[in-house]
Amino acid sequence: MSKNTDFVTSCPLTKVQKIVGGKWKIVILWYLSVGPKRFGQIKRTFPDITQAMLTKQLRELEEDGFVHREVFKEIPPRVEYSLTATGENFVPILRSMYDWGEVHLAPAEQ
Amino acid sequence: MSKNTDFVTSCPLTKVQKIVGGKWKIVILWYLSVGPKRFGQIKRTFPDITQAMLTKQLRELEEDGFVHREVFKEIPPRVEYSLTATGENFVPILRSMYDWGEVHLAPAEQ
DNA sequence: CGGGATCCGAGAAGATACTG
DNA sequence: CAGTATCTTCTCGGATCCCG
Repeated sequence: MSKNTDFVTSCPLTKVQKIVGGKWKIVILWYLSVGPKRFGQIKRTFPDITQAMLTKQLRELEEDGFVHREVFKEIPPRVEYSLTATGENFVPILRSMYDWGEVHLAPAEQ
Repeated sequence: MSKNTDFVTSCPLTKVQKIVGGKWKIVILWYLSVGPKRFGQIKRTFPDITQAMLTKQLRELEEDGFVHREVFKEIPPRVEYSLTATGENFVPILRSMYDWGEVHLAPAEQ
């Protein structure tokens, strides 16, 4: 606010990018957009993410208010992740990005 | 294509994120959406980007077909950056992200 | 089962100096 | 003016081991 270059960091675009800029964030959100998922389900869906990374990204998404984490006190433990209202509101943007990518990025390019 | 986990890397969302995932990419695109800009203009607009980083990000955006680079053979040299048709097509998504951020991310949070 | 804690390498990002 | 070339720093993401 004091420095006049802060219009960059205060730009909504910058904030959004910081939140969903993680390597796996948007695909996780995309996956959760079809319904709540258990930790193991997500992990099996994205085998290339390590548990540690998956936990980290989910926690960050939780802190940013995109994802809700529900712990069921059972044996064995069970944890479900779902989108919050904020997260749901972001899905249309993901969808438009998805559609845009399909149209403008040739599958076999690069 | 061979491994069944490639649906992740082949996901349009993943591709889009790779392209605009750079720290400054989307704000640069956002800035260019108002019209062609010279290198020096961009640099002065974002003083926190080093020349090297700015050059790199612009070249990557150029390689990905989002930005057009026009070199004028003058003394002193002059280089103008502008959005390609693809880049222009992406602007509405930036705009929706911008609007979404304004609504859902409180200015004073965190 | 769903993590936490720690260590580590690669690549992103920053600082600085030089050039056509 | 608009870069290039290094060098350094730092953050992200990955691997591994341990825990309730």
